[in-house]
Amino acid sequence: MDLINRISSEQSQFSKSERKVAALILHEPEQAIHRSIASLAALAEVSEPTVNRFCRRLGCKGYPDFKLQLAQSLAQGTPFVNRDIEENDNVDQITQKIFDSTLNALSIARQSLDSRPIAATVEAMVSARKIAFFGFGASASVAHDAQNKFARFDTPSVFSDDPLVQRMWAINSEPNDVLVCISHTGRTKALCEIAAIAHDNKATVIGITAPNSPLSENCQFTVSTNVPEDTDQYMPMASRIAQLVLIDAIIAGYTLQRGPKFREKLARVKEGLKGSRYSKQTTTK
Amino acid sequence: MDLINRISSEQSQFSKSERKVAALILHEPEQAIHRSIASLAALAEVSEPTVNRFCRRLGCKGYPDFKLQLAQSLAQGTPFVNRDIEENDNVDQITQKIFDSTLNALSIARQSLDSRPIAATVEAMVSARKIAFFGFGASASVAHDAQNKFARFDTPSVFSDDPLVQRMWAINSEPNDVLVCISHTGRTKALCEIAAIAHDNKATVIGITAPNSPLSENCQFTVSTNVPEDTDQYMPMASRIAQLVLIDAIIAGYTLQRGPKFREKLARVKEGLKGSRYSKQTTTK
DNA sequence: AGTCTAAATGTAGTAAAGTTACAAAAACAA
DNA sequence: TTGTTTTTGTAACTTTACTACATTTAGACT
Repeated sequence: MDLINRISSEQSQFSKSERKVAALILHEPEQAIHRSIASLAALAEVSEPTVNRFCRRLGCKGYPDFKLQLAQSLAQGTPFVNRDIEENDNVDQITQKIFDSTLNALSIARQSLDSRPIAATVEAMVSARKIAFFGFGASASVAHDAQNKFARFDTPSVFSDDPLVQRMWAINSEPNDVLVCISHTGRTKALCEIAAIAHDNKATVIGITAPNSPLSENCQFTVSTNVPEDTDQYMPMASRIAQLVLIDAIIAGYTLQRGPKFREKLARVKEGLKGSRYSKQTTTK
Repeated sequence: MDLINRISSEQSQFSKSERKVAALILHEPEQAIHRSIASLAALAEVSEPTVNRFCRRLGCKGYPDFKLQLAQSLAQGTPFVNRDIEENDNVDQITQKIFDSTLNALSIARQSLDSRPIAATVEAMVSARKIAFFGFGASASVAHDAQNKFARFDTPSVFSDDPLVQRMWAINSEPNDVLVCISHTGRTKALCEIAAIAHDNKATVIGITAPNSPLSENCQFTVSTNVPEDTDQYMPMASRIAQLVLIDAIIAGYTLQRGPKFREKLARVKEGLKGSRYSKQTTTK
């Protein structure tokens, strides 16, 4: 754990004078790192050796080492701790906290990724005849996004959040067709049914969902993001962001695997989209 | 800029002996912070004052200050630098890089947010009669996501990526109706037209888009995310993630502003959704 | 309550680290 | 080459941190 957090959590282990030092540092850590041991001791109204002992108790070699670690701890900023939103936070605080939580979740998700199913997904998609992205609720927009990206490619792809459309697609699916099922919980009944149908038809069913879930049992393989408990209790937030980034990674892998000729095509698609936009010159201030 | 980068970029300004010091530090910065000025000088085969002068040239107050800043610079880790994907990266590398770039972009976006238009958006939404989320292409899925969240609320809301549907809505819009236009570039012609129509009808038009863009000129106010140049040259990636998180923040603000009674309602909605899922007990692994 | 013991805190001296002033050496220009 | 400027190092000095020991304080036991 990082030094600042340790100071606040191990307060009980400190002696009375040491707690004075701890309080001072927690109150204004920024200034502490620019003070000498003498001036810090004076400010805390304790003696210099007390400060030194305080540092040692935290496992530092001495005061300079403590300053170094404190500086590092501070440099990490507020290290994207999952900060809960409170009743009377203002909009700025809420925004910062939501961003922090998301950054935190993404950072954790990144560390706990298993690249094998991702590689397998890229592989399956490169050789797919057609690809479908299905999901409901919040996952529908994730599926929507994924399909949107694939619309730039030459492999036919569809998105749907309509159970009947999904069912029809699943019934008509064949080997070499890829079905990507997106669900945070992996427990959405309707989606499990669709996955089962496609699976029976020997289509490649890929789950972007929770491992060991009912949905993942109907999938050839499952790509999952290990996201910490979602900030908002009422709707998925960070988890779907992680799914989106995961899909970005899959797409990047796909694009690369397809080779340089393919990227030329993409450039042409991009060029073609320009007609739908106002050109940059037109921008009047 | 951060200290390590400055050392490597300002090398030309250093004298010969100072360059020795710079080389040593760049080579193994970790060990440098644990050395005294004497031992560092010996290792670099220069005198102590040379090291001290080196520190001052970088704007530090002295050697201890330099160590502090160096430590902070290191603590930020590889601060999610925008790492470009290369031809023969494997899937794991690609995934890590995509996550890194996204984290980097989000982190920058967080720092450069202006909370005023966000607060205004929350305000407008709380008192809205109905809310629409419109966007095309990649922004369509962002709008889709936003509407999905609002579907849990009691204010009527719609999403559309159909220009005709959008136009009809805009024509029928009135004061107190909110239209959220989402576009990364702010130059999508079709969306600008819709925004203009709604604007003429005195609806509250909010842009989640680039500032000073054609779209933003038809918006009452614009919420923008300052995202660094997108990683992927062919499609927006990080930018839309930032937009999504921004929308999360707006929704969190909205939920809070509506008060505790409202959150009871949300809990009921959540409870009601359970029927669509397999319960946790059912999970036979 | 009083005394003993152990822990906590402070004092003062010492060692180490960093800084300054100045002199020597090197690089450059005329 | 010689004078000038810049760079580098030496040595004295100041500041900072640490150690050993003395004092105080708090707690335990009679």
